[in-house]
Parts: sequence; C-alpha cells; structure tokens
Amino acid sequence: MGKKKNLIDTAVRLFAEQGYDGTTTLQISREAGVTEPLIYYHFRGKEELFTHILNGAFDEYVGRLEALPRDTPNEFVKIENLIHATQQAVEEMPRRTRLVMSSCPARIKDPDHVCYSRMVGIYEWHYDYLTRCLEAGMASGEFCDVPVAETAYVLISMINGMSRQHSLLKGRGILEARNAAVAFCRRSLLAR
Amino acid sequence: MGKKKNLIDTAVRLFAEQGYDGTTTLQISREAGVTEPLIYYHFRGKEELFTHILNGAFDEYVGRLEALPRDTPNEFVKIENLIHATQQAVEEMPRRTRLVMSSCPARIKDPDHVCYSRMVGIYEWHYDYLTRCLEAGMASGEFCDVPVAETAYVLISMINGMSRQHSLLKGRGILEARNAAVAFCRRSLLAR
Amino acid sequence: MGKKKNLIDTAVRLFAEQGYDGTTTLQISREAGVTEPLIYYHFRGKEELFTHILNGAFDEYVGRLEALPRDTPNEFVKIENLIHATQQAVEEMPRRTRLVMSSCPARIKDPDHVCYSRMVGIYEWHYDYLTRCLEAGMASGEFCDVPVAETAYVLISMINGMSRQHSLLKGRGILEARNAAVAFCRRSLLAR
Amino acid sequence: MGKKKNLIDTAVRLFAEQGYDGTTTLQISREAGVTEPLIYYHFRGKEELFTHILNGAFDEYVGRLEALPRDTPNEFVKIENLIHATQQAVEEMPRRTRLVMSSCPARIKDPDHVCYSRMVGIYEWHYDYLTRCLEAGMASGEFCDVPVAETAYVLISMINGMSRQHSLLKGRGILEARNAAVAFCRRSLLAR
DNA sequence: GATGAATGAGTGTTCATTCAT
DNA sequence: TATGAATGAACACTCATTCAT
Repeated sequence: MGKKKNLIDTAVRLFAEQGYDGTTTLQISREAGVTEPLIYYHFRGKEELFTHILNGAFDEYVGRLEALPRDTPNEFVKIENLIHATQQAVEEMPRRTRLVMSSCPARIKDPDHVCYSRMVGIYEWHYDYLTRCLEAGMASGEFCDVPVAETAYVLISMINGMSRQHSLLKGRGILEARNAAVAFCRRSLLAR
Repeated sequence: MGKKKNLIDTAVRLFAEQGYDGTTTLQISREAGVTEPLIYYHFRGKEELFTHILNGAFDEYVGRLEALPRDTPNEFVKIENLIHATQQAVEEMPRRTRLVMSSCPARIKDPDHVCYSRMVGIYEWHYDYLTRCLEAGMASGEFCDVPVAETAYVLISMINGMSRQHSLLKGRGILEARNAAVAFCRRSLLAR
Repeated sequence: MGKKKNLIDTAVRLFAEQGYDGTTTLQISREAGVTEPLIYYHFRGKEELFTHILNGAFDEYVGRLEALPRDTPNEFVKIENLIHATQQAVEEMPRRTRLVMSSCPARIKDPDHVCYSRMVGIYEWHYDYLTRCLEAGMASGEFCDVPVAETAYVLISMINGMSRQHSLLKGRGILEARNAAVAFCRRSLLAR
Repeated sequence: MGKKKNLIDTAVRLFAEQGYDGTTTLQISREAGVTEPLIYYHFRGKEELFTHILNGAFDEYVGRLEALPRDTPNEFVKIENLIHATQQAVEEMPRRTRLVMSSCPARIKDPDHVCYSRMVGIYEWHYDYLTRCLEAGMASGEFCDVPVAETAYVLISMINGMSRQHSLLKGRGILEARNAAVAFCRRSLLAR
C-alpha cells in the first residue's frame, strides 16, 4: 500500500541528489522496491512524477507564506517574518528545496512549465507583500524613503540568494546568517 | 578556419538555452555547421566542451574581480564596485551567466567538478574581499558595527541572488536595481 | 517465448562465423528477430553475452571430461578416452569450438578474462589427468619410461592442436585422424 | 627516416599485444611518434599494414623451412629438424608468432585473406615434407608401418599445437618440451 | 615526406515507455 | 494493483580514412 508513497519519497531523494536528468525511472523504481511500470500506473510518466513533487514543495512553501500573520505591531516585523519563514522552510525541507534549486533553473525557460509558473507566482507574492509593506512603512514614518519597486526587488534577491546559498553550498552557510540578514535590513530601512 | 570557435559559440548558446542535458552533440555540430566528430577532435567529449566553456566564463569573471581598484577613497566604494562589476558581467555575458546559473546547481554536489571548485573559489574571493573591507571600514569609523562574517555572507547572497534573478527571470528585472542595491547597502552599513 | 534462446543461438552462430569484433549487436538482434535493447535486458552488454556463451561451452566440455570413466582396464584407455572425448566435443559443438578457437586467443592476455581462467583451468585438468595416468602406467609396467611432465605437455599440445586444426581448417581434416592419433600415442607409450 | 620502420615495429608490438581489432591506427601512430596520415602514405590502409607484417612473418618462417637440409643421414632427422626449426622460430619471433596465433583464427574463414592462403600454404609444405619423409622411412625400413596421410596430420597438429601453447599460454611451457616431443615421435615411429 | 583538420559510417548503449498477463 | 518482457528513438562516442597544405 505504501508503495506509492515509497515511490514519491525515493524520487524526491534521487531528484534532489542527482537532478532530474541524472535520475532514471529504473533507478527510482529499484530503490523504491517496486517495478518500473508502477510509475506509469500512478503517474503519466517521469515528468508528471516530477511536477507532482514540485507542486507539493511549492504548495508547502506557499502555505507557509499564507499563514504569515497579517496583523503585526509594525511593518518591519512583516519583513522579518518573511525572512524567517523562508529560511525555516529551507531548513525543514532540505531535499525538496535542493530539488527546486537544482532542477528548476534548466526548466524555467519554458513558460508552460510548472517551474516557471510557480516561481513567477511566488515572485509576485513576494513582490506584492513587500511593496505593500514598504509603502505602509514609509507612510507611517517607520521606514526611511526608498524606491519601493527596486527595494522590493533587492529584498527578494537577497532572500532567494540566501536560500540558494544555503541549499547548494551547504556547510559554507553560517547559522546566525538569518539574524544578520534581519539586522542588515533593519539598519537599511528604519527611519532614524 | 573558425570551425572550432563556431563550435564553442554554438555550444554556449545551446547549453545556455536548453541546459547541458537538453543539448545533444549532434545538435551542436549541426547548428555550428560542422560534423559531430569534430567535437571529439577538439575536445575529449561533451563534458570537456562544457567545462571548457565554464572555465572560460569563470576566468572572465575572476579577471574582472582581480581588476577592481585596490586604492579607493573609502571602503564602501569597494562594495559598490563589487556590486557593479558583478552586475556588469551578468549583463555583458548573458548567455554564459545563464549557462552557469542553470547548469551548475545540478553539478555542484560533485566536489571534483569544475562547477564546485570554481564556485567555491569565487565564494572565497568574495568572502575575503568583503570581510577585509568591512573590518577596515569599521576600524576607520566609516561603517557602523556589524558582525563581519555574517554580514559578508548576507552581502554575497544578495549579490548572487541578484545575478540569478536577472539571469533566469529576465524581463522581471528592473534597470535601476543596481543602484537600489548600492543604496540599500549604504544605508545599512554607513555609520551615521 | 524463446526470444532469449534465439538471441543466444544467433550470437553463437555469428560470433563463430565472424568473430567477436566482426559481429555487431545490431546484426545479432536483427538475425534473431528481436530488437537491440533486448540484449541489454538479458545481459549487461555485448561482452557479457559473449562470456555467457563462452562459459556455457567450457562447462559443456568440462562436463564431458568429468564424465570420463575412472575405472579402466588399463591406463592407456584413459588417454584414448581423452582423445576421443575431446574430438567428439569438437565435432558435436562445431560452432562453439570455432568461437573459442578464434576469439579466445586475442583475449587470453587478460588474466581476468573468462578466456584465460577457463583455458588455464582446462589445461590444468588435462595436465593432472595425464600425469596421473602416465605415472600409474609407468609404475605398473604398462608404459615405457618417459619424462612425465614433458610428455603430458606434448600430449596436451597434440590434443589441442588437433582440435584447432579441425575447427579452423576444416575440410583439410581427415576422418581417421582420431584413430591415427591414438595409434601414434600407443606406439610411443606402450612398453614392448 | 626510420619512421616507416618505427611504424611497422610499433604495429607488430601492438597487434601482438592487443589483436588487430583492439589496435587503432591512432594508437599505432602515436606510439610510433608519427601522425596518422603517414600510415596512409606508406600503406593503403590499416589492413595492408597488417598483411604486410603477416607476410613478413610467414616469409621468415618459410625461409627457415626452405633452409632445412635435404640430405640427412636418415628420415627421422628430418622430422626432428622440422620440430626444432619451428620451435626455434616461435622462440625467436615471439611477437610475430603471437600476432599470427591471435589474429589469424578470426580471419581464416575468408579464403581470399592472406591468413588463409599462407596458412594453407604452410600446411601443405608441412604435409608434403612429412608424407615424403614417412614414405621414404617406411620404404627403407627405418619407420614402422603407419598410415601416411593420417600420421602426417597428427604430426602437424602436434607441431602447431606446441607453437600455440608456447605462444599463448607462455609460462606454462616447459623448456625440455622440444626434446620430449622429438623422443615421443621417435618411439612412435622407429621400427624396432 | 609529413601533417592538422575534418568526416562518413557506424557502434555499443541508455532510457522512458508500453503491452500482455 | 503489479509485473516481466520488450521496444522506438535517440545518444555520446569511435575509427579508418581523406584532403588541403
């Protein structure tokens, strides 16, 4: 019964370790303790197994974003929360993060692919969240004056860059990096 | 004749557009107007052609880093220069940057691969450059007090994150992003 | 269905006729009425298909050797039996003998190859069998006095030489050769 | 100037060590310190280089056969001489013997190939030499009564078998084998 | 004589996928 | 659900050979 779950878990592990192209359906089935055709019973093919996993990972992350508190004492806490939530997700879903980081770049050229649509979706979520945040913070005098769109772009780059760094060059990461990032942003944004 | 150059240029384009695994040696040779075995006359195989291109790209970027001025009026200019030089490289070598961004992540697990060694090399260059910079700036009173290692890590993540964003989600990028990033860092680092 | 058997039989025929290097996997599969990848489903590759066949041929011959009667009226009958059994095998397994005779020599340099280990094994079987025989015959007065090791070596060379001659230069062979060989040995060995 | 000789010597060595199919023209040229096209300047192709070497080896051996003394005190000396001359050749031309032993079997099916015609030629030389010898010896009462054709066949098999054994399974050979072979034949053939 | 560059024709092998059961 | 057997389509790579110089 748990064969389907087995299949998916094994696929997650192998795709993360070896990338999509470096992993064969035979290897997945063997390491999952089933036979190859079973993949085709549960999924339309290798690609669908892959996108199934990708969607699961994206859903999980988006769920965490949606769960971020909307009422906060001030606007900077929102930014702080976003940084922490993202790093938290990266640390708690290391394999699926790795899978996204290593297999999506090669696929993102295709606008019909899950990689593209979902990464753009997340980018836009981030963008809306941050611009709203920055605008509100500037209006209330909490933040100093910054160009909203560009600053949001910089923040997104920094958050994604940290996820990538952590996920791909693990070991080189630094535990207190999160707090340093929060402090870095606070100094930059808070009006003085 | 320029058949070898043709081969390399075509390979750069195709690897960048389709990734390493999505590109066949036959396709490269056809689009380069030569025959397949010529690849094996000039290179040991597909992989060597790939690493040859990668090394060229890394060399080019490292060359730009090495050319950064050592004498600067203050420390922040050094950080500014690094941000500009990196973005400049990304914009001037769009295909090779894309190739690195999309094909290296899947290969970085292998510590013997060019991707790993050279990316680590560049990481360390960045790290040394930035820590030296931050320490000097803090000593002279130019910068406010920050945790050096962690802040360098955040800066590197931001710089790399912007390159990745620009290279993979092009069109979503914003022209003034560079200046926004510089301003973001200046506000965060300069003592007041 | 007997597709696997078909594959093997065809491979035996083609390897025997054309040698290992002169036979392509495509040709084998086509003449066996199957597709090429089936070879790789049943065997790890061309080489394993080849060694599978070789081992079968060696096993068959060794089986015949092991089946030689241990109780014989005198020692010369043992030599006679060996000559007949070997020639019998050559005549009854013409293709597999040819395959061994034509494809092993080029491979025998590699001490890890089946060709080497099995041919040495058979050599040693022959050698033990013949030395024991000669010693017993000399002790009982059946045989005249001969240098045991060297004479065994000469007998082995003769037996193998006849197999080779028969297998490679067929048509030049002579039917009564077996009996002539037996008579040749009898005159040489029997005490008078 | 000695480039052609270099080419040939290297080819002899490599063909002997690795077989015809296991040796590439590139390897030959590289190890000979020349470039590939030079092979095509001196020979029509790989095959011609190979047959050139084969013919040289066969010529050398046939020369030795032709040089055997025609006037001998008795007929058995002729047989003795043949055995010694052949073993001598095997020992003095180890690489070329190996080349013939390992590369000819796979080619002997083709009646137009040098391997076939020359091996048949040598077989016939042996056959004529030995039948004449046996007949004369029987006529003079030196030899006992044997079936001429069949006995010649057995002798040829033995002589060739010893060459093959020595050449392919070297190390397993025995130094005194020659003398043992001569003694073996003497006991078998001489009238008592 | 000799070579650097280039190629036509294959070669063994892989892999996602399907079919009969 | 699940599988053993089988396949179509490709793929990286090799090699003997040639050509312009």
